[in-house]
Amino acid sequence: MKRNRLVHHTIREQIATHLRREVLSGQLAEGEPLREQKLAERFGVSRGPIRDALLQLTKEGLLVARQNRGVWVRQRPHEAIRPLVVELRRQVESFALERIFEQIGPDDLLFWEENLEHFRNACKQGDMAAIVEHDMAFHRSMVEKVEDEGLLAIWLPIVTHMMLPYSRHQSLMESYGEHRGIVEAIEAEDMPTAVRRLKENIQ
Amino acid sequence: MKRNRLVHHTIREQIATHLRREVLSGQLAEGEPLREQKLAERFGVSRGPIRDALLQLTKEGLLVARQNRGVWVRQRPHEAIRPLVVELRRQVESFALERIFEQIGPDDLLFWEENLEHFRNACKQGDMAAIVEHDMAFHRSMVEKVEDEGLLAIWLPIVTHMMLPYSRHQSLMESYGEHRGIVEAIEAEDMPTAVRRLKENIQ
DNA sequence: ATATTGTAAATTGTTAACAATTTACAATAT
DNA sequence: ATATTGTAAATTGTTAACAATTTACAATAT
Repeated sequence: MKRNRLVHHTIREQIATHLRREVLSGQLAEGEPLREQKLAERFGVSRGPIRDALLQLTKEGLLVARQNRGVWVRQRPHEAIRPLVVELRRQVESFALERIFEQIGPDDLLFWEENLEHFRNACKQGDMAAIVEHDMAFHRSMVEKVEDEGLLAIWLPIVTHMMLPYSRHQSLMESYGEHRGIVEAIEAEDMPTAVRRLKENIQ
Repeated sequence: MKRNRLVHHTIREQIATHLRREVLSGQLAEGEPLREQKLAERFGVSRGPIRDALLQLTKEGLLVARQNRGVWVRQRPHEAIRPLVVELRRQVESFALERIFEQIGPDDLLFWEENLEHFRNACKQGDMAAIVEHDMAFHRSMVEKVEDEGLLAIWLPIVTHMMLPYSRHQSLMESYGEHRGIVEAIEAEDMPTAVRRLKENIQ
């Protein structure tokens, strides 16, 4: 079968991205089951890539699986866990930013400018799925630039945990301004300020 | 087809556990490719559960995948990352131990006693795969008891990262003694000492 | 000699059918 | 009434075949 794709992602990745958006934006409620056959019909594919995506999202800590019984949207995290996770994320991201600081080039600044623009538009339109996506993409871009392959695998479940109850977070336009402040400090080559603002943005 | 299984795990889980042992014990060298067909033949199963296991281990940060090209054992982590990861792991595990401390019961102590025994035997025989497994099982048991479903997903890539260059770690018998010291402090209901020893064990 | 193109082999990605397990619930026994 | 057993439906787990992509390398052009 010939498939005409503009974006070169596997079906698995597309499904995973789609479902991640739905969970993090609250379109899929906690405890809701995700049935393979139903998802396969909905996306018009076979169960194979659906299973792959569900396994992947389970490993990210977004879903919980029970053998032979299926997969559900995980329960809202306990509030008592949050300060720990905030602290972990601050450490990972400030470590990453300090480590990549010297290697930041025009390409990176361009990427961040575009990301800020997308973020601002998503805020304007109140598109929660897009807001979460661009917010994560901003932070992820810093972790991804660290040369160690494993840091992203460490970061992902941490930020996933924090993003789950996103709707109760700080005002979103605030977060946009905070991101802009970080990028401005980077452009001014002021690492301590950039790191301090990054830490303040994570709460 | 009727399958006669004593242990009720999926093939996927069995394959993942097997491969995890091989990577963490150093039997599979860094950079080594893992080909689906070869693994399928080796384990006598089809490629389906092999793919599942590889995807799972990739999400744990043990393997790296490139689209349409396959999966490899990830490169040794950068030394510069290690202090960060040590600190993250200390925070997660000490948080977990403090949080579960009051709920620890005879079942848990029994589990730890058995684990210590297994650990000691593995050390005696120099069985690196078993050593890593029982060491991880000891620490994992504490994180798993925390009621939040997501903490394990956060912990797993962190400890995986630390376990990768296990052969260069502290003397193994030392670690056995440290584990025993932790359990003894728990038995004496001395939380601060237990937490302090746990932190010292992670390095 | 070096770069480019074409092609078969190797490898991953996806599908559809079948197997095994779990769930829901009616039928039966206590 | 309650507990147990049996059975069909729903659901996940696994397999084998096919599709698409990448790799290796020979053939060709510069």
